[in-house]
Amino acid sequence: MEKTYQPQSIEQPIYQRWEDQNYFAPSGTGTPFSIMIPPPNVTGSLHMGHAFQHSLMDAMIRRARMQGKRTLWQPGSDHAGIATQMVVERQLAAQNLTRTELGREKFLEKVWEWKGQSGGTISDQMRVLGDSVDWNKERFTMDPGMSAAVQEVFVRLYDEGIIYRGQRLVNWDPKLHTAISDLEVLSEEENGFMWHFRYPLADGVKTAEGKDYIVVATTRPETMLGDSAVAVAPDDERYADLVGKEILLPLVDRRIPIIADEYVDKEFGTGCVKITPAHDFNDYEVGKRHNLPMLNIFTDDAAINNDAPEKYRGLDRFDARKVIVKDFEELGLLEKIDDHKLKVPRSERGNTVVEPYLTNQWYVAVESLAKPAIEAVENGDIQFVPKQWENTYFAWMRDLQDWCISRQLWWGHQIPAWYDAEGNFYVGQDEATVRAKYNLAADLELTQDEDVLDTWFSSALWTFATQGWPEQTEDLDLFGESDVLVTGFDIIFFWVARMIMMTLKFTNKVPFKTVYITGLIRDERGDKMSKSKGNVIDPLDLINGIDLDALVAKRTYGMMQPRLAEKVEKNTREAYPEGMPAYGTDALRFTLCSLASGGRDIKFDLNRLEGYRNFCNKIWNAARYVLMNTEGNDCAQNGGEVELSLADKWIISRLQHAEDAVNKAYDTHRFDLAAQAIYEFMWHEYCDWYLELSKPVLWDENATPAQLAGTRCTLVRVLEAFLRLAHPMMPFITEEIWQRVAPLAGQTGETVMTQAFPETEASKIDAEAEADVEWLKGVIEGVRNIRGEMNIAPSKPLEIFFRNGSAQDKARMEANLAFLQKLAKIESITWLEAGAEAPMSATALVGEMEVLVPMAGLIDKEAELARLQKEIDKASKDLQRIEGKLGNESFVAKAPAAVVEKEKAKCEDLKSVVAKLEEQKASIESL
RNA sequence: GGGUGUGUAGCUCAGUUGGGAGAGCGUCGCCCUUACAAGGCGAAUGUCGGGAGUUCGAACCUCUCCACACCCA
Repeated sequence: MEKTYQPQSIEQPIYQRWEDQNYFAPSGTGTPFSIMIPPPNVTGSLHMGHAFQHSLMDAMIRRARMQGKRTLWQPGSDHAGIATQMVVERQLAAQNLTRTELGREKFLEKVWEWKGQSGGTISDQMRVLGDSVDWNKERFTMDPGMSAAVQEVFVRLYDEGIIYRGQRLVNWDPKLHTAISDLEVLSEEENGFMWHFRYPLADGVKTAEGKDYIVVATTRPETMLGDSAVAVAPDDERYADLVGKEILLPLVDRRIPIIADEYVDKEFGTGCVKITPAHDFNDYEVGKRHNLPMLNIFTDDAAINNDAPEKYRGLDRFDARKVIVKDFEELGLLEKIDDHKLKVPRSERGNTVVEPYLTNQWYVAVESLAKPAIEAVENGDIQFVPKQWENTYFAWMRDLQDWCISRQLWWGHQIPAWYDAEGNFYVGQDEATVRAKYNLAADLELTQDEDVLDTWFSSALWTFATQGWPEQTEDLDLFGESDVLVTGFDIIFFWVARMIMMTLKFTNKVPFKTVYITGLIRDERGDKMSKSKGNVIDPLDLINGIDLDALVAKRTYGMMQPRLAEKVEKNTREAYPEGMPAYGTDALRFTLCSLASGGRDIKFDLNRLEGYRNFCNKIWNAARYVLMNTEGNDCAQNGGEVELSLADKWIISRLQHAEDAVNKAYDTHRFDLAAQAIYEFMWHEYCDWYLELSKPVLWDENATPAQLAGTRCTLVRVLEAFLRLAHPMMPFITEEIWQRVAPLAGQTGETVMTQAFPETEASKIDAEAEADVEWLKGVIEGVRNIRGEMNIAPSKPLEIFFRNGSAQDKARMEANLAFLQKLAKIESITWLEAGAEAPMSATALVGEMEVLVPMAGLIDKEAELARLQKEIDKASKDLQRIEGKLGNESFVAKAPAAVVEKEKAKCEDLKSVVAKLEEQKASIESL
């Protein structure tokens, strides 16, 4: 093996081998276990969030596979309607083309071309990440099979009356020319104005104050062209007399009524609200209640349309605003303008200000679907981890609006509805089916609805459509009800909820039993990663490394504002002055797993990653040591006599505890605890102690073949088991080493991937060996502590004394002389009975027994006194606290007996420690 | 305004039915000891956000306040 760990040289060849051997496909007849990948956007690339989620999914899948389950990790990607269409349109724009010039068919060809390129990027990334997905089953939401499922679902829901067509106010993106869902609209507070307009009263009516106008306030002056009423609160005495009277709407010269409606907050502004039902969601509701006309004043571009007075026609909404304000001013009807903070709804894609706009769209009536979806979570068929997300889910589901599923795009599943010339429509799988279904004349001309379905409509079918539905396939039966969904909280509404609704509706099964919600990965300062902030970390850069200039170039590429690019460059150069070194996939995956505690957000810290890269190196070198000492030697692969040392029994026992901790952690989705147990066992037990303890045996010229075989076999077998234990989180390094170690451990098999995941064997837990080694460590650490504190070189051999020990101490000393000599660099140990004279010494305590290191020529008297005093202070502080506790009558009376006993024993121990240290201090002082 | 979450060592985070405050990184000291300097050994470091309460006992339970983050209106 190479002397240092070099992930780049081992990882991809291993992945290639796995894939070639088809190890990722489901096999065997075990319990099915499946995970459906949240299909990434085919236009994008995998970011840290994906790397995180994939690390967890792959760890679970690999463990399940090793546990003998029939395992499927379903890969695929999502056609991402708006995002993809925008990308391709931008590409066309670069060639001075528009999609309308190209036509629908040609445009779609271009999109498919782009999909081919871009989709490949994602699968390559997944291979680098080591994802053990079944590539044979890769699906795309626009595949023929998926499309058939989409049509089927649409038709069935329509036939049941759950899908309907209606004219409603939707969120309209005037740039993209499509409706978008509430979830795709982001409202942020922005600085704006509140304009106060005087609306003249018609017919000479006057207000209570004698004015011939009332004042309405608005943040959107241009919409006044579409006003159809002014509303006041029903209990507002100021305007009670005016209700039922009329306003003469300026600029348009239309008479509109003054109405009373609960919606109006009389404390806010003047208490008079202009009502524009066709351009505001609240006003829309008011309009419906009062049967007001819905006056649309915009075109699809959000310019003023031809129903408005001629002067304003064709003006963009923001230009119209300026003109209208000016006109009010000129008419003397502008009361005042206040600064005002308001929430501005912007499209998630493209950032355009979204317009509430009256259009015909297709809707899913969600009520009947939501009910069972809520119940599935209530009764525990689906469980969220962490559990509090269930509340988020319930809150949203219980206040669910009908889902607008049509989009005015070209890229997506075209809606299976056909119109005749009179605007009647017919829904069915295809035109022929429609004609038959509705008995339409052969010569009746039909045209298909031009719109497509919301991308989430098809991703909602992901778990069952990928398994062959509507056919009743074996895969559907085995894997359709998947085990875990791993995803971010941000798409609980978009996807998780809709998937639950659709899957229950069409398969009567839940799509997944557990929803594991991950936290967000943030940058080193805790900021969200985003392209515009330029703080995105590409997981592949962490794996392969990237130099500073390339990183800066990548982060500033395509930035529209030079100022922003400058800032990004500065921050990047500050944060990563050396660029990023190559850490390898295993280190990245292990880091992400170790950070996955309870779904909280993660500030991504490169130091943590470096630490786990070092851990990989540690494993690598431990394996080198093991191989150096076992290859070509008898490791009892073929049986034969074996004698286990104390250390052997100890590490085997500790391995059982580690396996237990890891399994428990996986079962409770605590990947951080699993990672911690793996790390702790490997580094601090196997490497720090066991490998060191193996040396005195292996280097002992007098060791018997059985002893040698015992230690060699323990070295390789514990390592082999560890590799299986760690494999799901760090697949590559474990496979690489396993290939060499397995034969020595008597294991056969082609890959660690399909070996059994370790389970604790109770019979291998050896409490006695653990206690013995604890004692041994106590002595060694005592001596090391004295060396460290007193600056005695580790290379300096020591002659030490044990005093006041028990028979057990003596037995342990005799049994472990070789270990003590090697690990504490001790030349000789002299056993002294209690009270016997010893040379002036530094003292360490192991239970009652004193470990004495003679000071002559090595230790300064004052230094040892100071060291003793420090120990005494520490022990006395503890003692004081415990004595206080035990002196408290109500503690002794009320606390559980076991707790009291424990405290008493601790108290005795500490007393003895303090006494012994004081004694030692006195004897040194007296000299 | 309603809701959720977070606040523990310099930094990033654990802390599982309330019972001795932990890890990694960083820091300091010593060491190239035949697996590993991406290492070994040793050490230092905390009013557990503030306050009040329940309890024999609170990082943990209750209340309240503060700060930050996110979601919804």
